[in-house]
Amino acid sequence: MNLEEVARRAKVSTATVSRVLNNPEAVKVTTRARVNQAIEELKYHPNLHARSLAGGKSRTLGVIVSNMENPFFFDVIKVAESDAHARGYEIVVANTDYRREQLVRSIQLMLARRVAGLALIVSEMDPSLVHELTASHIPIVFYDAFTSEPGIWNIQIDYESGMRRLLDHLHRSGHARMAFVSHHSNLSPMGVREEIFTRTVSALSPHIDFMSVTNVDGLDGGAAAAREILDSGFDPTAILCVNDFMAVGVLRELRRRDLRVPEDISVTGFDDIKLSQYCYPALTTVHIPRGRIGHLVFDALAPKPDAQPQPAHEFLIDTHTVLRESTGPARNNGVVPASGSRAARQDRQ
Amino acid sequence: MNLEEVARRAKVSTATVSRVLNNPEAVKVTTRARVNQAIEELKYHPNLHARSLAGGKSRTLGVIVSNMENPFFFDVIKVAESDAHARGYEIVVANTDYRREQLVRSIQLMLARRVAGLALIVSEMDPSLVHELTASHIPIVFYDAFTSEPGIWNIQIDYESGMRRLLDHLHRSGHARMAFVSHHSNLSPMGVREEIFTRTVSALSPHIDFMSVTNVDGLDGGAAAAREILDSGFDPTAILCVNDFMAVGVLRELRRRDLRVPEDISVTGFDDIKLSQYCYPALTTVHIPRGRIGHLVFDALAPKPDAQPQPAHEFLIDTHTVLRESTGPARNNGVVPASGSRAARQDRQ
DNA sequence: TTGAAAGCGCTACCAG
DNA sequence: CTGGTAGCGCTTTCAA
Repeated sequence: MNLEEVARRAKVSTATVSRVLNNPEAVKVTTRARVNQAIEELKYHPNLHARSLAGGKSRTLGVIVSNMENPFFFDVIKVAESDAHARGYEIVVANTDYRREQLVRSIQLMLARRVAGLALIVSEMDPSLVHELTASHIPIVFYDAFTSEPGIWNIQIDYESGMRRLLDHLHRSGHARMAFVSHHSNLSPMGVREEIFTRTVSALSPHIDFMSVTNVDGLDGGAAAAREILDSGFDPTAILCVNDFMAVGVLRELRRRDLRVPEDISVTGFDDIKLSQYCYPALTTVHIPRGRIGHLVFDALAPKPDAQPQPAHEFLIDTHTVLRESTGPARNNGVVPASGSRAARQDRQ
Repeated sequence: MNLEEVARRAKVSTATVSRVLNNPEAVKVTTRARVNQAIEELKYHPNLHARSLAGGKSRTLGVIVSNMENPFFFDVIKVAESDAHARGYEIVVANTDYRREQLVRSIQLMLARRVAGLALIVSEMDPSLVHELTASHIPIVFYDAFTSEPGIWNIQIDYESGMRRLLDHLHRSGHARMAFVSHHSNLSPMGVREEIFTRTVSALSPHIDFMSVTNVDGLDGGAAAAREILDSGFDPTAILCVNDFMAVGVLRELRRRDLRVPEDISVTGFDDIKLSQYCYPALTTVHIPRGRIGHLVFDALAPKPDAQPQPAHEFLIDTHTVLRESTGPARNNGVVPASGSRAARQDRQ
């Protein structure tokens, strides 16, 4: 089923059929009607491959993320996609599962598709892959890639200041034994975020004991990480998680052991995904404006209508802390405070 | 950057370059090396559009789902995708957000892409769209579409028996005032599942009062639905939800009102997504084998290697009930039982 | 307003 | 084992 069959049936040339598809006003009404009828009768669908081959241009944007299972990524994609649709673009998403090999495959596939732009929303980008990307001469944007390249948009969140505020808060609440939960990155020996935690907590006070564990991103990974911490004998008064998703897993494991949050142990997340309000107890976390990031991603990839001065290529996104129910004052060395001492706090809807 | 440039640089014909790309063994080692080097130096990426145009075949499968935000769908896609990759296929996913208009767009886009097969994992399929699909002559599989067509694979879960078991269980626990929470489908006046609930509960006993409310699929929708039920004055002893995702939202709203689950009110989900074990309290739900469905989806779309007898085109998937912490005996007409009466139950990991 | 025809980049077949 | 070449289905001049 192709243009030619439609053309034959409508008794016009293929050029005319093409016109009614791409620029209907350029065709006489009666002719157009005849063509549209033929299209309808034949249930014709234009071949996208032929179209982009011939046209030499693509209205497809590529987005590569680390873990579609983590709602954080979907939230970003969702708004980027809605922007895209509004401007006549399609979005194709690939998932790497934090695997470098899969990242390489995905990048190649996207380039093979001749996407009009490519977003890499992956934790930690391998510098060796960057050259491949710049050579493609299409708009590229990184989020969270911890690497910056000339000519490539780079969106990062200010993880460090977010972490510092969280740590300050906990420290002021008397916490002096903290554990950090992060996930594998497979791209660097110590995750950038783990490193930030370590550095920030060290700078805060020499009297804070800390440890960190790593597991797979996800609910199960969070629970496993909590298990590891608790079984290690470290006995923290607070557990900080690299993201909300893992924190929910941590919460579950603590509950399983009848540890109360926050009376026995405080827990924090990061991201402020919707789930952080729906878990129990609701998570104290750091808000990352995912909608804004989604818009930024689209803006970076879509060619600007008016050639206005290109905005800066580097963005450092601010965050803010959201206090909910999962944090409270540190218990006194093993002496569990009465539950009345739990700080009353509004759980913001 | 195209085949020709590579060919020129490697001093071979385009045919040879094409061979090293698709059938390397057919090319002499030294020539192959020369070509590969040229590819490398030029950072050449084959044009997928040209490729599928010329080859006339596509290794891409399309999957359309209702709501990527609901983990249920991702779980299915994940295994279908892994099967696909193992067999050299790619998967492209589209999300309809339960909007019919978006469904139509997505179908058209998939057909335009000339996908080798198309899965529709959407709640309730509009019969009027089916013709468009069958006319495409590619393998099609429906999940949950509540419509069956000759020549199209159809996977359905036995929602009715799952619902009946759930209702039996609750009924035996003394529940006689139940509310059902479902989501909009936009495709039929009353959702198929809501209808099943109504029918099944009526058949079970004439002494059960029930109501049902509808809201958007998701955490917020679940909470809003719970709000509506609670504010209606109906005062149910149990709330059954169309899926786990919404049930988690219900749980949150009950907690906000200091209603205890299951002492004051029982809650059930459906699907048995991972989250149902991580929420609080862990959900009593009905297990749907998502992995099996994912495999089935891939099998339906991928051409069989050996032309073995095509298996039946209709599948009715069995489910089983998973009892966790969110259900218990019905409270006695407003008299809240002592918490000691709560049935001891194992929370299965 | 419409038609003819030259590609777009690649595959696949036929020769050599 | 390699090259030449005819399409794949569509867009886009250029003419008419």
